[in-house]
Amino acid sequence: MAAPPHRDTRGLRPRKEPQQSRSRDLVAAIEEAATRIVRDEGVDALTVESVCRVAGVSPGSFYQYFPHQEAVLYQLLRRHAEAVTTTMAAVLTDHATSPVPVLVHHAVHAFLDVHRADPRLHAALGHVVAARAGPGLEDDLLATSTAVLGQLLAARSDELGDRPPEVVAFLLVRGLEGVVHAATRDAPALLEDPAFAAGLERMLVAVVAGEDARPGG
Amino acid sequence: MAAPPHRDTRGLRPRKEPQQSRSRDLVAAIEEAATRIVRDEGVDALTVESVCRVAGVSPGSFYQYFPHQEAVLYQLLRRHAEAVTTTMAAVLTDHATSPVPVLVHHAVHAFLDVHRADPRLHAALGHVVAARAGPGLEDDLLATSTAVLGQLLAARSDELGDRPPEVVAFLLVRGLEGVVHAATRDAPALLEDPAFAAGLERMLVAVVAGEDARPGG
Amino acid sequence: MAAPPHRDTRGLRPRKEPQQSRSRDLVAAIEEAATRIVRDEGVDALTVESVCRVAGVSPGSFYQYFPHQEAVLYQLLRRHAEAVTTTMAAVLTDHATSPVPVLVHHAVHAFLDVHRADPRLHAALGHVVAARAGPGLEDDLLATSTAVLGQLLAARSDELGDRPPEVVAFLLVRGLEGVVHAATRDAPALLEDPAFAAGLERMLVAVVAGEDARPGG
Amino acid sequence: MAAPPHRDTRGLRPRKEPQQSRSRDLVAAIEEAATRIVRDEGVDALTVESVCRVAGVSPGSFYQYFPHQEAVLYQLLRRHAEAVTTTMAAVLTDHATSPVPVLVHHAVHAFLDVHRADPRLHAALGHVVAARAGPGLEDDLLATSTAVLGQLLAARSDELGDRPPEVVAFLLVRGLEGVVHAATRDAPALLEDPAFAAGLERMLVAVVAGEDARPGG
DNA sequence: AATGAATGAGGTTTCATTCAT
DNA sequence: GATGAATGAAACCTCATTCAT
Repeated sequence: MAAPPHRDTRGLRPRKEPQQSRSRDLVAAIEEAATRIVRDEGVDALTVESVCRVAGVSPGSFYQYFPHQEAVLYQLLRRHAEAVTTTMAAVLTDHATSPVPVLVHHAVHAFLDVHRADPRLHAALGHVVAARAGPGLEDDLLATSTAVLGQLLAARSDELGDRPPEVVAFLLVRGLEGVVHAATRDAPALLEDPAFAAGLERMLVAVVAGEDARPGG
Repeated sequence: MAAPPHRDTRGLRPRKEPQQSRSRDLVAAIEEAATRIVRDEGVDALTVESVCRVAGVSPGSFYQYFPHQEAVLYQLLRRHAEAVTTTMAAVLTDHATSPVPVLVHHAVHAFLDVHRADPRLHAALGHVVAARAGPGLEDDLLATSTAVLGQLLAARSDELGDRPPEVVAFLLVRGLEGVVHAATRDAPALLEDPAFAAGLERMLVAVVAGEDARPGG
Repeated sequence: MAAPPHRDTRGLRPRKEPQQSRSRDLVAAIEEAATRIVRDEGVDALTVESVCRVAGVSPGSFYQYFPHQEAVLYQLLRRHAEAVTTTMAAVLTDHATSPVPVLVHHAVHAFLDVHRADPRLHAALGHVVAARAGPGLEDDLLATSTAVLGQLLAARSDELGDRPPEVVAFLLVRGLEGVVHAATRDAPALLEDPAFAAGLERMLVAVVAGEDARPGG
Repeated sequence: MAAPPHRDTRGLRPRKEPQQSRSRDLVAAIEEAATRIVRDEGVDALTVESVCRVAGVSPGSFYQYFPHQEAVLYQLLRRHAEAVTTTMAAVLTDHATSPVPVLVHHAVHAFLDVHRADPRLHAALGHVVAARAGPGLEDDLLATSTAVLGQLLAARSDELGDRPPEVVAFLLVRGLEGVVHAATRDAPALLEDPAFAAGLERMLVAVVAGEDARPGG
């Protein structure tokens, strides 16, 4: 009776760093295959088998470099996260002292640019990010972004009136993310529509800088 | 519940309309069980077996009234959609002639109220809506809402300046939905926070009524 | 991406009690198949697949009645344990007041009888019992037997001189078990050899009743 | 390590005799690694991969010197067998003419000493010996010992009365082995307990020298 | 000789769905 | 109509073994 194995909990990173060019190719092939599958068929179609088939690789090889099935998805998420985070961080740095509308303008366009590159992939990944957000994922991209942005806003809290910076940050991050991912998936044409970008800017600028307007019931 | 690769859009409705009371009970029991499972254990725990066990019903019976496993989830989504749609339609009707900020104020609060009722259920369903939106069944809800709202806005296009009504509608629907679902899942406390509601109002009002603000690069 | 399932830890007993005759047959078929495989090919050949193939049953059916692979082996062990335990307990009861040699005589013959029935099966199972003995197994047959016998011996400690009852019990249980299982596997003919039985008796009687004899180094 | 269904008995020895020092180191490293793994993690943890990792050797090299995975285990068994056999042979030689109780005394203590040296390793190996005994490789040890001892006993058959020497030999070898291995695994403290050694002696002496005692039913 | 990448058969388990009763 | 037993495809993962370098 073969002993039933126990699930590996060692981590999400590749088991081994590929050392020879052959293995680098193999890992690359796997990641590319995973990317294609996620983009073309959705996350639910991302199985070890499908990845291996598309990558032309055996399951054994897969598990040489990925500790478990999820790891390949996390790899894609990490790439996505890095791309977005890097880009957005650069915008925030470059415009640290710009007026809010200018900052938002650039942030919106940068975010749209990132997603224009491969809309379907980003739509799928964005959804995964949203689905797995909350406590638990290795790096909770959205929570982290919100927290970081909250800090920045707190430093400029004179511009916020009496709005709590973390609430403002939540609205900005989730509003931007929600709308852009929705567009990416359901109406990619909007990503190219200046009216869409303009509307988004207006929407987000209002969160930070808009007049307080609370009409009665 | 893994999404099935591609499913025919016919046949999402119950196979038979239950006509006798026993059948109605059975269907009701199944839906209630599904609701509980989704709320308490998440969509991934929604299997035919779990539903049947909780509902005290046999799989055979399940398949008498639901053409396949997904149908019960779609049923929950439909209920959710109807609740939201009905509520929001009422708001739109009641405030058809109100100034935009007033309208938005009521819409936001109505939407928040709906989600406050059973946050965990709505969080789970909201996620499903987002995940399965796109060309498929349940973007019905979002796409339809967007379309309807687009029509209404077109009728009041003088208030929109040169903004395309359907873009405005998209921003409103997706912005509201994205932010509220995010809060429902990741920060339910925000649902009770007046600053959150106020921020949302400001955000959405700006989409419809805000000044045009396009700073240069 | 299908969620990787988590191993069931619910227990070792059948998941469901079979209720219809069809399922009783199925469980019986599985147990019979497992018995045959263990006897004919050894424990290592006992896989879910092999059991299902021999029993003419699908893996799905297997898992309706057994929570996991090991359960079927435990079932065989339980049967074996019950058979042995029942038999030996009866001997101990019947001869509670007999002189030690008489008691041992009957115990040895009872134990041999049990193993004569299906030597190869018992050899394989006996080995599993030995392999999994020690802390951990649901009911550690050998440890339990040793403990029970230790108690009985403690009650008759006047016959033991200064030998610790639990040491005596250990020698009896393990000596009997070790020798008989060895014979069962490696020299089944011995099971029928009166000289073997007589030697065993002498060996075990000496443990309880023999003279103390400690020659110097 | 699951037992392979059936393996050719040729080819259990290393493929090549290592002749250069590097090769000897390599083989030694593998055997040492295997020893450590068996002792510390049990036979089930002995995989080609684990051995290679611990030994700092590549699987390719492993297969240069071992025809298959099992061979390394057999090598450990062989060492164990040699150690035991050598020791016991020395005892038998040294006490060839001693009275049986003296002989047994020394044999028991020698056997216990061997197992005291590294109880966990011997427990694991002892279990393997038991499990794989029967028509196969490693009952060599037990069968051979039994045969040799049988010959010796036959030469002193006047002390045995009418007991067949080979039956007596079987009882001695298997009784000693079974009890000591059981103790090694399940109650190592007994290995140090004089009462245990004394009991064992009494038990084995009785096999050779005890009075015939056959009570009626 | 040595490496370590690659293989792929084989093991366990789940779950949507069907169908005899 | 209802039941629940049975199915079997499909998913994850391991590990002995080979082979290009």
